[in-house]
Amino acid sequence: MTVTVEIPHIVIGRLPIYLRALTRMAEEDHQKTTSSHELGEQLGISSAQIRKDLSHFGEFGKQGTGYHIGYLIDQLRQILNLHVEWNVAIIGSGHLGYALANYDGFQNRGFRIRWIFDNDPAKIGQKVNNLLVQHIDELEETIREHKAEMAILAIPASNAQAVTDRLVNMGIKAILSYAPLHLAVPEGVQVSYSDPVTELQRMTYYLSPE
Amino acid sequence: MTVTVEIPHIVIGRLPIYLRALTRMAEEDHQKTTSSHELGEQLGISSAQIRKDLSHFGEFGKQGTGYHIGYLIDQLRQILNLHVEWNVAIIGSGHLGYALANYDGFQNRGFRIRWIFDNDPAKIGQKVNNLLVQHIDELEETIREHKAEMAILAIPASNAQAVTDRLVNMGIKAILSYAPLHLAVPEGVQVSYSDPVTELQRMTYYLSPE
DNA sequence: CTAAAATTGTGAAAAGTTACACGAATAAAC
DNA sequence: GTTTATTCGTGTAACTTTTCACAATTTTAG
Repeated sequence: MTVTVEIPHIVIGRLPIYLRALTRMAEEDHQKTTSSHELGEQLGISSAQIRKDLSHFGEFGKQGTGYHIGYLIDQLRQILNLHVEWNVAIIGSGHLGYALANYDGFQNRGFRIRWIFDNDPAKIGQKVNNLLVQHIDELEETIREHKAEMAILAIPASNAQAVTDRLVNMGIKAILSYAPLHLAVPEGVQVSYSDPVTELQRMTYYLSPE
Repeated sequence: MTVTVEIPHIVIGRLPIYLRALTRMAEEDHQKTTSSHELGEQLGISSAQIRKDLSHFGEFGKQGTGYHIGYLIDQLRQILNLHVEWNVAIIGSGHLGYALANYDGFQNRGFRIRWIFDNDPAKIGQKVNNLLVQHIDELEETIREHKAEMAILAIPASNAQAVTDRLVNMGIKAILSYAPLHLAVPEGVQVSYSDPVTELQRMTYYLSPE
C-alpha cells in the first residue's frame, strides 16, 4: 500500500525562493554551508518553517552544521524539475514581451526563451534578442513541432482568453500571464499571474491617503 | 471601548482581484448587478469566500438580488484608498522600466507614473512616454519635493537593496520589486515581489520532465 | 576527554483560512 | 396572494499552515 502525501502548494511556492537565496549565497558570498536560521533571517521566514518545508522531501541537513549549500541547491533543482531546461514561448512582442525576451535572468535558472509571437504584421520577422517574431497563427505548428510546454502571456486582456484556449488546446501545461484578468483553464494546467496594478492596490490599503 | 479588528492580509489581497473583475463586468458587459456566485465562477473562488471577505467591511449586497456593481466598485475603491491617485516612481529605465512607463493599465486604476530614474548617464534626459529620465541622484530631492509614496524597482539585484534603503530613508512606504531577491525593509514598509523565474519554477514542479 | 553550543527533524499545539449550512430577506413565477 | 427561487451574511465546523519546543546529533571550546 502506497500512501501518496500531497505536498502543500504553499510549500512548493517557497522552494524557488530558497533556491534563489542559496544560489546567491554560493555565488556571491562563496559560502559552503548555511543554517535554517541564517536562510530564514535573509528571507524573513522562520527557521522552523524552512526546516519543515524541506523535511517534506528528505533530510538534507546535518545537526550542528546545517545544510551544505551546493547539495541543497542540487536537491531543490531536482525537486522542481530544473535538471532539464524548459523551452518557453513568449506571446506578445510589445514593450513587455520585448523586455522579457531580452531578460538574461532566465539563463541558468532552468528556462530558455525560444519563440516569440505577435499578431501585428508590422512586427513579424523583426529580430528580438536573436529570436524572429513569428505570427501567432504559426503557434500551433511551432508547439506541435517542438513540443513546447510553457508560455508567457504578454498581451492585452482582450485576447488573453482566446490565446490561452489555443495554448491549452495544443497541450501547454503552464502559463505565466501578465494580462490583467483571470484565465479559465482545465484542471491540470498551471497558471501564474503577474499584474502590477493589483499588487500596488493591495499595498495602498495599508497606506494612509494624503 | 473600540475593538480594532485586524483584517487578514489574504483577504486584502483578493480585493483588487474582485475590483478588476467587477470593473470588467461593468465596462465590457454593461452589467448592473452580480452575485457572489457569478463573481466566484469567473474567478475560480467560492461564493462563500467572496461573501465572507466582503462582510469584513460592511453589508454591500442585497438578498435575492446580489450586489450592485457600481456601488461595490465604489466601496472597494474606498477601502483600498483608490479614491486618491497615487504618484509612482519607476527606478530603472531598462527594457522593463521602459515597458512599465509605457503601460497604459495604471490609468483609471489609481496610479500615475510620474518619475523614472536611472544611473546610466547615456539615458538621463531621454524621453520615455512623456517622462524625462532623471539621474538616480536626484531621487531624494524629487521624493522630498513631491512627497512620492510608492516606487517600482526595475533594476538588477545587485543595486536593489541599496536603492531600497534610499527609498525607505526618504519615507517611501510601498515598493513593487522586479529585482530577483528578498529586500530587507523596516516594519510598516510594504514590499511586493514579481519574479517571472520563481513563478515558472513553481509551475515546473507540477510538470513531468520529457 | 568532557562540557557547552549549534543545529536538525518532528510531533503536538496554536493560529489562520476556507467551506458548510441555514435563517432572513428579496424577487420571480404562477 | 402564495409559493418557489435566489441570494446574502454569518456562526460553526473542517481543514490548512505556522509556531513551539525538545530529543538527538554534531561541532567547538576548554
